[in-house]
Amino acid sequence: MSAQQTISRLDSQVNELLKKNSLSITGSRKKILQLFLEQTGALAHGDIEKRAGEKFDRVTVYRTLQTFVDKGIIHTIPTADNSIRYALCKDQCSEGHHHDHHIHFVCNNCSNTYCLDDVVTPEIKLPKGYTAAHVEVVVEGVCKNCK
Amino acid sequence: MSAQQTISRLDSQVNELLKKNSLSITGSRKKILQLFLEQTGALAHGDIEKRAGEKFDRVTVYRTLQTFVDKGIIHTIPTADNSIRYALCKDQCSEGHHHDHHIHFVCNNCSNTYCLDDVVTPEIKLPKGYTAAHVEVVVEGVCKNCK
DNA sequence: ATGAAAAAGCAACATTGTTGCAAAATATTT
DNA sequence: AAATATTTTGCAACAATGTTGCTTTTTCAT
Repeated sequence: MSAQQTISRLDSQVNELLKKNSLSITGSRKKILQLFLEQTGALAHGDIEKRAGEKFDRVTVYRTLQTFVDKGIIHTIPTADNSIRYALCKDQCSEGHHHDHHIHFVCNNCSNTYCLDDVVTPEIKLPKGYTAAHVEVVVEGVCKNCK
Repeated sequence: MSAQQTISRLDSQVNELLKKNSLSITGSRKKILQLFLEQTGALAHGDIEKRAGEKFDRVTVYRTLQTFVDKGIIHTIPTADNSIRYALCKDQCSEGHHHDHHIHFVCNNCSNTYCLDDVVTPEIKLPKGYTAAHVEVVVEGVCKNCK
């Protein structure tokens, strides 16, 4: 498969994803969505600004990420360093409602963040009086590529 | 017990904690440590600035929090809203090394963050190639006081 | 009490995130 | 295909958050 074909395949994948979520197809949305699709790990706002190649206004990036989160295209990953990361949702997420039950992994070496889609979040037994709506698990350690 | 006695008790508790960690006893350290001791939940940087009553420079608050984290007096709690929260460590933490294996709970109603010290983080079975160093669990839902 | 060391405060700056509005691009209708 | 309505973008200005170097003040040990 030629590079040209790869590009056009990605391009139509992006277009479909946007259409499916009733979003108009614009340069910034396509570019940002492509970044996520090309990428194994999660991306922070800053990463996106850098990789988009100074082509888009910061405000646009903020708004685009927010739109994607709202539509259930990407989800946030909590961190302890004040830089929210975003990653693509698997296709079961819908507008206003995320269904991500996988855990996240942050590598101490390469500092990439991965969604481990095959590892589901465990049941947590809470003390009396507490009700769980959502469980987030972030494991920190050394990833596959850095071991 | 009079209010006066309560205050002096808290005061000496704070002093001891600082001494134990070989930190010099200063106004800002005492005040910030007191805030944590008086408080059930976790505090974000912003909370501390507000509650300290505009008495301390922002830089001092940043540096004090960093010092406390380094010494193992407080630990950070990851969030998905770009505002790291801090909470007191139970006494088993030492300089440069935190041993917190409890989970954290964020209330969707009052938005307080609690350390549930009695709920330990579960074992997570990772895919081949990944090594865990630390596991963070944040449960979001409705807390005891808001149910 | 004195001097050395540590911390606080200040100023200046860098980065990150937000809001309102005008211009541009996209989608829709005819 | 062109005109219009709608949505999105970019810009500007601003607010909030975080950082660094340096001077003054406070704390601690002698």
